[in-house]
Amino acid sequence: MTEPTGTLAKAYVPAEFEHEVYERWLAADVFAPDGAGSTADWSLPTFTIIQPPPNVTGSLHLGHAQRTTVEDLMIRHARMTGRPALFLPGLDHASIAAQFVLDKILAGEGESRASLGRERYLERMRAFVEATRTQILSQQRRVGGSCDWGRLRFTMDETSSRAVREAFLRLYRKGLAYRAEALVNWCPGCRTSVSDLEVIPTPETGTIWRIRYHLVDEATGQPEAASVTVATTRPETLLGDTAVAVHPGDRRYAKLVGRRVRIPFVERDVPIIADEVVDPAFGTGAVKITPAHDHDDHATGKRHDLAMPTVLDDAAHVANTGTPYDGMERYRARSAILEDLAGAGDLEGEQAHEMVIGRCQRSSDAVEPRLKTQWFIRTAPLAAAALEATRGGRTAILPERFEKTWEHWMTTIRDWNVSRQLWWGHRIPAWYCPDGHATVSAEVAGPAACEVCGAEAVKLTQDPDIFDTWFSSGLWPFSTLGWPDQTEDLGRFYPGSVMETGYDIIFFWVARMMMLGIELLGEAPFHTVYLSGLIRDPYGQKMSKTKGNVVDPLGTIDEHGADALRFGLVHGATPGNDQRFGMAKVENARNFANKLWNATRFVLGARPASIPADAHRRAPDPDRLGPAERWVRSRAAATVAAVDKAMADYAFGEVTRLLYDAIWGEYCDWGIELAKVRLADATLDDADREATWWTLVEALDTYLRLLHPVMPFITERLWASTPHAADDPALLIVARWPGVGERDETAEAEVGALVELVRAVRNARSDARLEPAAWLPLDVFVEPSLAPSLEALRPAIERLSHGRPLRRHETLEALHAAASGLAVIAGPAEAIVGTGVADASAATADRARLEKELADAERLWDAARGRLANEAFTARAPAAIVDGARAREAELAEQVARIRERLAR
RNA sequence: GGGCGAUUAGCUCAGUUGGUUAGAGCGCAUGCUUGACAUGCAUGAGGUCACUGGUUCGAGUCCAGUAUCGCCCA
Repeated sequence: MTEPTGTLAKAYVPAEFEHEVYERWLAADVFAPDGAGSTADWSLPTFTIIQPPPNVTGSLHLGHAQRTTVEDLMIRHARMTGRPALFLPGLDHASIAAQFVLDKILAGEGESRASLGRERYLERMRAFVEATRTQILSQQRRVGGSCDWGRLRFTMDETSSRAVREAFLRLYRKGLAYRAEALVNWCPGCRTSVSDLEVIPTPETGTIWRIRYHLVDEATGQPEAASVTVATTRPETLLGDTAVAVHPGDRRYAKLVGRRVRIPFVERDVPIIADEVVDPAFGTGAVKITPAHDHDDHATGKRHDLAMPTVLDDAAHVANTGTPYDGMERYRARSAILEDLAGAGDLEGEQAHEMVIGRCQRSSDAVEPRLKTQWFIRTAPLAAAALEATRGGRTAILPERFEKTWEHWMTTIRDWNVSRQLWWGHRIPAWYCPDGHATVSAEVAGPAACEVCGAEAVKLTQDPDIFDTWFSSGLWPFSTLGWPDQTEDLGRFYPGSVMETGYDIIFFWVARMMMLGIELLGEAPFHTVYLSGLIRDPYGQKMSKTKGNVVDPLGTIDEHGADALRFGLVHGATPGNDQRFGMAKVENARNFANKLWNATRFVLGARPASIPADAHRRAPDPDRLGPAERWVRSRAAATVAAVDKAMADYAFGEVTRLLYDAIWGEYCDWGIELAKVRLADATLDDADREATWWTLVEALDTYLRLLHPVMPFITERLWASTPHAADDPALLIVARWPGVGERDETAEAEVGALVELVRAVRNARSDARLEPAAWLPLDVFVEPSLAPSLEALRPAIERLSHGRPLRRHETLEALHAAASGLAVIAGPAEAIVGTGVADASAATADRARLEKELADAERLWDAARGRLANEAFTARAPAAIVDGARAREAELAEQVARIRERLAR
């Protein structure tokens, strides 16, 4: 299936082939582990990533692009190793976020949730979501996600909905789901309860007001002139006060404990109680207690068995107080009450106060604690099991430091309020009879009768609430695979392998999946949690549309290609660490892609005439390998091993760095450059030339495979043009990951030394400001062991150092006697660049360079000698380290001697 | 208040069980139409690894503390 070389354009233009490559993958059906084009070996363990589904209402941002890239590269790697790899994509209905977005749109049309009604509102939502989902899915394709689109799931699918009902029923039967009246976080803007995590503590400057509550004469029941002054930041809730509290040790109030005070306006007499929670230093040391509207007061109210009247309604308007304030919005009521207190002479004063207000993550409204009857999940036993899984190492969290955060959160977790007073989501499958008994059922139609009193179905009404979105998310790792049915997929792909997500939603996602997965299936849903960092702009700011600093992934892909974006996103990232991201990184990655593109063009164009264009790739003839070829093969082998290790460590940034250095710094800069002359040498044996070319092809093939998970498009495109082995599949995406080849230490050392010689010659020429294009004679001496390699690479070294003729001398003395010019000292090699007799400026520059080299070498030599002079070092350090230090010292000593000797002449 | 992270070249960042001379990209300087690539090639300058102590034969790396910035939790 090799395509003609000529089809590779001169420059890398990703827009010209990325789409086509993706279509080819789709047509070949290679994404699904059981697809027609899959080469998976089902005797190997499966590898599964269930994608954390993006919100259906959003659009793709760089964070999504990064996540998709990381997930996709793990999947592609696993797929190439032959494992059946499932990358299951999905979309999340995101109840509250979606409603928030739609409500805004509706407001613009003069409509609202209320004006449409539940059914029409939901219809409208489905239409809206249909449009956005298409957009999100196409964006993931542009990034190159090799998702199994046939298994795409949506959290509002019937399969998910069934899982939700069944899960809830099971939890209910085990007593892990219960209905109770409790103080919940209520957002008056969204008109729903929200979870603890969706309440954002916001520091603000508020006010403490001091209000007089008059004591009640115990005999007459009439208020006295005497009063207690309470301090409060929320005067409007006094309508719901049922006590005044002081600290038991506060002597100022000791005599008053047990007396009663009259609450203004509602004219209610309430006790003065003593409780440890009161901070005597706060305000006056006496506080009002409003058990239905404050978390601390609620706890106090329970301890003292106080009444808990609710005085605010769902919109946070005053209600049911029988006062003129009924119907007033909370802040208006506050002003009115303060005014009236002042009028009565009972407002003693006020002062500014720094406080923390809980605000709704969505609407930013101040969250109102309210007493509501709702459904809760008992988290204590679930969290304990989840903790056991991470502590026992069955599920690892990467980077490890997040285990601490996880532990802390899981050990302090409170029961989970899952009722939401929204419409877009899974309806809670609980039905109530006229007597208020609850019956939970997994049947869509509901139960046949009340399971407590037997009231018949027609008399039952379903709970109007829906579930918190994260409830269905918690089931995602297995609802997507068909649970509660024991499907084949569930058996093959649960538990999954890696859960990849941002560290900012470890609690939302991971915690819920772990708890529900272990409870319902008896096994944690993944063995590894990989936490990515956040993407920030080049100045470290969070990207946001309002700041206008977002980088649009699609625009970036249009301009530089998906591969450049992917490489850039992975290159600079360390797990769990935020990353500043700018175009410079993408441009660098694109340049790298262009380099690879052109290297491939060179290799394909250099095919010896003796090899047919459609020949199958084969290993080079081992008998025809020169030092350069052996070096190329050994370096490729080294890279495979290093990449394997980095992949196993989830060090994907390291993977990209290894490949960048190996492909650009080794393969292109030296592998290809050394091969050029030999390939062009018409006097050479065909067999020698062929071995050189097959070496380049073989290494290129290896590098394309290694790079494929990160840069899938360009590697697939280039691979299509390179010769394939007889048993290779048609597409790189399903080709096999390279095995680790053998290292050739000798070739690495010898070619390494010659490379250093060439570098040193170039350095000397550059420092002496010699004409780069000029061919100057090069006299060299190398240690005898290097001589054969030097001879083998003589034409290449001549060309790379611009040294011609190149004359090799058997001894240093012979070298010094034979030539004069720039002195080049490079470890086991030494050379003289012939500058001609009268080049005085070159001679001066050369002397300056040598003096600097001498100073450097002497400094290092001193350090090396100092180290060895330390007896503690030679006695206690490992022998290998000491030997290395000795060798180093000897080397430096010789270098110093040679430079000195050279300067002396 | 508790916890976590960051601090390495002008900028953005690597540095994986402590071990020769701390690396890369961008930027900068100098010079190159080198028959794959100017999205390039060659050469170079640039670092007291935030600070203070400690452990060790040896510390960017381990420990304690300090400072600055950031995040999470209460």
